[in-house]
Amino acid sequence: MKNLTKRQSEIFNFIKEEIESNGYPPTRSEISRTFGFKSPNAAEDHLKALKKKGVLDLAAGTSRGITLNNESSGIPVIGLVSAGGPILAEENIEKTLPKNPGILSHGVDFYLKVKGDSMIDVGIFENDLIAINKNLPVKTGNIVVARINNEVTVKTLLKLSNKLVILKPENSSYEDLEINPTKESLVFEGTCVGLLRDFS
Amino acid sequence: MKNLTKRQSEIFNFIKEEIESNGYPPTRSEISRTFGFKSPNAAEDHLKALKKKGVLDLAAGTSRGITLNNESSGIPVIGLVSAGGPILAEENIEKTLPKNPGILSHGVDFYLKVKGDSMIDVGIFENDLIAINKNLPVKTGNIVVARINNEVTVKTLLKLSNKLVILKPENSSYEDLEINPTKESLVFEGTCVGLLRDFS
DNA sequence: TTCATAACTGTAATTATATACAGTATTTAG
DNA sequence: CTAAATACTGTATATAATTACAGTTATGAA
Repeated sequence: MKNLTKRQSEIFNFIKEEIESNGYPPTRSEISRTFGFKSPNAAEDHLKALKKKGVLDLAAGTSRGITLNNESSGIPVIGLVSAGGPILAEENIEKTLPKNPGILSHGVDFYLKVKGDSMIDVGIFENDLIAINKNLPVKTGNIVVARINNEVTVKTLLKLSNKLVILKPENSSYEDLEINPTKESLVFEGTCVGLLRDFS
Repeated sequence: MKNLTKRQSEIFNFIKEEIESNGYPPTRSEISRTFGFKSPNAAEDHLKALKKKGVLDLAAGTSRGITLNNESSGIPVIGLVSAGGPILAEENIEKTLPKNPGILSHGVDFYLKVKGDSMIDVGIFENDLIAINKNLPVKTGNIVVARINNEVTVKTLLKLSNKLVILKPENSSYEDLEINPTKESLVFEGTCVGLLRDFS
């Protein structure tokens, strides 16, 4: 989506809220009434601008024929991460799951399908989906998704300093990873905010 | 209020699908066109009947003013189960979580907050929420919610016969429960279809 | 300076839509 | 058996809604 102006965002959000609360989009008149426009054409102009910017679609000759585009592209499930590219690269996306607002206390940017048994002591098993937020501040004690020398791994972050990062597998048969971030490439891809397991 | 006729269900589902795919409800004419009615009043009559039955609301004088009455008031989270009453009794409901269709392969009737460590070997930890479907056939090998002599427990069902039911805790320091259902009261409250853990 | 975009006012026409009224035929519950 | 509910046809109309055209004012970029 292109950059919406402040006013356009207001209009867009109003439409979104109306759909949320009523179950159907507003008319030009309703938009105008809400924003104090004296002409329904003001709303028409805004809708055209929003359509031009691609955030919604308008069905010609159709009352309330507003379809939001932005809304529901789902949350990607990342399976095996191929080396090199970004974790959310399309080739890594196994499928998408619907958004589930309100179930977890933090937002979820993607799910990562767990490989291996390095976290079984905290109840994270192979093929579980862990919910990742990629914008939370990386904090010791949290379970993080780290990329070390282009390999993605899930561990508990034990220590975080300029010269030493310690990542702890939650499985007594594995040893802690000690990384010197000045010598090895280390990127934090996100923090684990939840776990999802499907018994099918 | 829920006994819709076959035709009414068809109409209702069509409206639901239209909202899903277009983002706004259909008009009387669109409904009539879809079902081959020769008068928009046929649709009007149906809408009135559906309103009367409480499954939707109509905004007078409003185009596409159909609001579906989401029966999705949320999925209850069951904390401690008090002895005696049914598991879904109000006093057991700790809170409710929004429905999350499409995330788990089976429907979820309620979440049960896990107490104790009897299932840690399969990665079910204290305070995890396990998603329970109470209508799936009870099958050996599945993790089930059972009520034995009025006490609710979560275990793997190992054996199920008239004279002997074996419930296995997934923790090597616990022993299997062997129940004779002719002598002890045993009710299966549901089957575990998923697990939810929130790292907050 | 000039042109495009944004953000409106004001008017008006066409058409999309809701919805009442008057019927008919069939099915269902008391 | 009868009244009510279901499931429509057919007609009609007020009004809800889209949307074009013609302007105004302000702003920022070329």
